[in-house]
Order: sequence, then structure tokens, then C-alpha cells
Amino acid sequence: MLKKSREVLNTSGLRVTDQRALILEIVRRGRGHLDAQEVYLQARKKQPRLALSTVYRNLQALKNMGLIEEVQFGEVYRRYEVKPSVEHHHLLCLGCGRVVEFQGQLSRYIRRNVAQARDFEIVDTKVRITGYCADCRSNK
Amino acid sequence: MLKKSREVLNTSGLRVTDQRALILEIVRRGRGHLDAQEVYLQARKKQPRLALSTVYRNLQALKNMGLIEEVQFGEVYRRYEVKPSVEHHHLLCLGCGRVVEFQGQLSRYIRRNVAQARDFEIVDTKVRITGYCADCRSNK
DNA sequence: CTCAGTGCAAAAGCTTTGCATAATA
DNA sequence: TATTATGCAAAGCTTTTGCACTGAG
Repeated sequence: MLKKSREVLNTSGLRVTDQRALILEIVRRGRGHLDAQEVYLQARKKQPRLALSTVYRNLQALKNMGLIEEVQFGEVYRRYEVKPSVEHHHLLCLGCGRVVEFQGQLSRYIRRNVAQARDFEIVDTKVRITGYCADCRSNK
Repeated sequence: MLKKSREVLNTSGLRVTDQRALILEIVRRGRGHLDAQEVYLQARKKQPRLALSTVYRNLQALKNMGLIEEVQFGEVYRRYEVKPSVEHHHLLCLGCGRVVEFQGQLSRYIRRNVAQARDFEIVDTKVRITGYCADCRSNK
């Protein structure tokens, strides 16, 4: 199992270190979506000298290599808006950073198609779409 | 305009202070989804003595009263998972905190129904659904 | 041998909290 | 007048960075 992580790293261009292999391994097993602190704590059981900064640097590196993914939605800080009466979602342009809102029957669609199948009582649905807006597409 | 914010506050149970009214007003006008820092900077133009902590406390209070909404997806810290080959999304249970993944044709649906209408080139789509799972529903 | 990676410590940013003062209802 | 809210300063947390040392290629 740990071997597999090393293999993946081998073909990634990154150097294969014990720390990096372990971190990738833990993120893999952590189906529950671990944050940096949790990865750190688990990793220290096997490598007590591991530094938290190494975890951060590796999560960054693995992300850049496309081996892992940030479950967060990119934005680090919380943003606020007045409570919309109509449910809406966001298109975030990677080019200019602009946020375009859109309303849609998305939530109805989701309620119908997802909730029942999963036996989940939906409280809220949020959709974040990233991409490029028309302006940014024409400028490239 | 500012008057309207005061009226809203009046019926909210919160005390109406100049700071609070201004902050609500700014969040309202800030269609672009402002973060705390930005609200603070704008507010200080009118109330130079305003403290950043007041902004945070008020954003919190207004959120609790349901007057504004956090655009962020609840989680504060970044979580990681191995890059999934198949696009999937997350159901977050508010009861037990468990995260359930699901795959779906959601992105196809979104691509078809949203992107064209908005002239937006989609790079990625993420959906976060919050609610209560079956277990938590039976325990209440 | 060379350069990427690590550990440690310190710094950077956002957010929260304690406490005395001020303002609302 | 009794709470609630504010300002200021300090602390809390996650995340980033600098630097000397270690280890992979």
C-alpha cells in the first residue's frame, strides 16, 4: 500500500521522501477528507520528528502535481452577502476573479436526483463553478 | 437606503447602532461578495474609529439573525483528498459531520443548463450539499 | 556533488476574546 | 438603568517563510 504511493511519486517528478510518501498515503486512506492538522497528527505516529510545515509544503506540492485535491472551494476567507430570497449559485472566473451569480433550478434537480437516492435530508445546496468568462476568453 | 438597513435591523431583535447599520448597508451594496477586511475598509471611510473586531462580531450577528449569508462553504480549513478520476461531490451531514461522497451527472447537467446561458467556459464544478443523514434523522 | 526537501522557529493573516467604556432600548 | 455593543489590545489558529542541515538523485 505504501509502496503504491511511492510508485505514484516516482512518476511525478517529485523526489520520493519518507515524509512525502507517508503524507500521500494518509491523504489516500483518509476518505473522510483530512485537513493539514489531521494529516500531521496521523503522520507523527509513524514519523515523530515530522514538522507541520512539511505537511503544508507537501500538500501544496502534491496538489500542484495534481495528485491530490483541495476539497475547499479555493477562497480562503469568508465572504458575505445579503441573504438572497431566491436560491442562487456562483460562477467564479479564474481569469479576472469576478463572481457571477446565477439562479437555477439546480437545487430542485439536486433534491430530486440526489437526496432520495442517498436518504439525505437536504438543508442547503451550494454550487461553485470555476472557469473563464466571455471577456477573459477573448483576451487570451 | 441606509434607512432601509436600519428598518431591517429594527425588526430583527438586534440593537440598531451606527456601526451595525453601516456594515449591513455595505454588505448589501457589495454585490461582489465582500470579506470582513473589505467591509472594514469601506466602513472606515464613514466611521474612522470603527474596529475590525466590530465588523467580525456584526457579520456573525447578522448571519445568526439570518440577515446575511456566508458565501463560504462552512468549513474553515482546507481539506484534501486524492484526486478522484470520476467527478464527485459532497453531502455534509450537519448532525454528525460525516461527509458522504456521491457521483452524478450533475456536472453534465450544469454544463448543459448553465454554461451556455452565461457564456462561461467551465473548468470545474463543485457541489456541496448540507443536511442530515438517515442516522442523524432517526436520532432526533 | 547538487539541489530539492526537511525541521525548527518565527512571522504572517484572518478571526476570536477579554475588558473597560459607551450607547441603545 | 440594565444590557448590549464598541474599541482596543492581546491571543488563537491556520498557513507561510527563512535558514541551516539533511538526504535523494
